[in-house]
Amino acid sequence: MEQFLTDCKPCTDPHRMISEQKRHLVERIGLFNEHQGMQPAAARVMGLLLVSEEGQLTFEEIQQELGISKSAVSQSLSLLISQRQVEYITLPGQRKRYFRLRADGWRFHIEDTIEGALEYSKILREVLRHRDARTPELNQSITQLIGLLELLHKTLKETVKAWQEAYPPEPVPPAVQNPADVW
Amino acid sequence: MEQFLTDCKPCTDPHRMISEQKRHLVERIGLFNEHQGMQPAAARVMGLLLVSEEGQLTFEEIQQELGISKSAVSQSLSLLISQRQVEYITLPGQRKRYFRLRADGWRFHIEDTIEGALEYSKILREVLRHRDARTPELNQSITQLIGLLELLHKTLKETVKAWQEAYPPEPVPPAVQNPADVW
DNA sequence: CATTAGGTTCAAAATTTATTGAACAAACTA
DNA sequence: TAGTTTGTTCAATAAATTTTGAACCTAATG
Repeated sequence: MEQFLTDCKPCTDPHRMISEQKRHLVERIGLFNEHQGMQPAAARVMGLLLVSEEGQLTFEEIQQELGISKSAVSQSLSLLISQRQVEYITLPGQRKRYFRLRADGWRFHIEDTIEGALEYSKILREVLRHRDARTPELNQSITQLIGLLELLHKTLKETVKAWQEAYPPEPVPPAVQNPADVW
Repeated sequence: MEQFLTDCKPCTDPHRMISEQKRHLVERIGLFNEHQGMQPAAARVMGLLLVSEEGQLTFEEIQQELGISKSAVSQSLSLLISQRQVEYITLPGQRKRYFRLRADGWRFHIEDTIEGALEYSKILREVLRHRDARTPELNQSITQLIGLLELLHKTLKETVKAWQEAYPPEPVPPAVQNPADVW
């Protein structure tokens, strides 16, 4: 944690292609994602995909740009793909994959967060069933919190749905296709 | 991680007062909070305060119920107090503190989450300034995400504000007062 | 004023999580 | 088919986080 890229000052390493500024931005995004609970390496991969000129990078480019091991890249990408934050495309006749952000990745993340709120409200309902009447203030504030969580859940779902309808997912990926996907 | 309380089966320890069922509920709340990024011990303290009959517990009661060290309790409580999730009261003439949940604690937590969304939208604006026009699809989906994040921020703030006005904070804590607070 | 109650602090130990490197594998390529 | 590219897997290591225990502190109490 705390730094991956900041130490490579004037970018003497010929394999690191992005600018000083961008590397700091990757780091900042990495830190932010880390604070949201993402693993450090995966957090930087997200940042890198976001700032890279091309918007899509190969496994090797990611590895060299971040200066981390092959297995760290592999595991980070697996995680991000399982979270539906990242996808990959292949060029016809090439085995190599180009990894990129999913345009709709954040929607899933937000939806998971929303479901978390609802799950907590369920736990709180269970708590209420176990509480007795001797602490009416606490019981009432738990009841109110359940109400807020359910309201937030409903509001968020509606907001995301409206946004999703305003910006429907593009039916066709640009220029290249998804490979037959064994995952 | 993974268990504090589940091993103490039929509650043979005379210092552990709450029921089997409640101890499992504490554990469940603990796990949930842990997955949200809270430290394990603090996560259980939250759970314990939520299910305990009295709604307020002493330092010693927390320690004995969770079976953890004094310093773990102290550090957990400090953390939770700094996060405004927990507060304490004292009885006149007694040094001992009674710790309890803040009725408005979750509001702060939710507000912090909401501000996180806004912060990420700011980072994304910075990302856009560093991107060139060669990847219009990616640039557009970032722009759309910024829009969603800002919309969510606004919507959530309004929702929480409405809820807060519907349930204004109680002006007077029940029965006892806060001590002169050196924090 | 010596002792106890009710904690806090912090370095060391234990635990958890993240990263690496070595071994392996599948698909191309010569 | 031998070698290379493009990865994956997993046990070992490194790093970060959590918990503990010992020492310490301060307010009450005898």
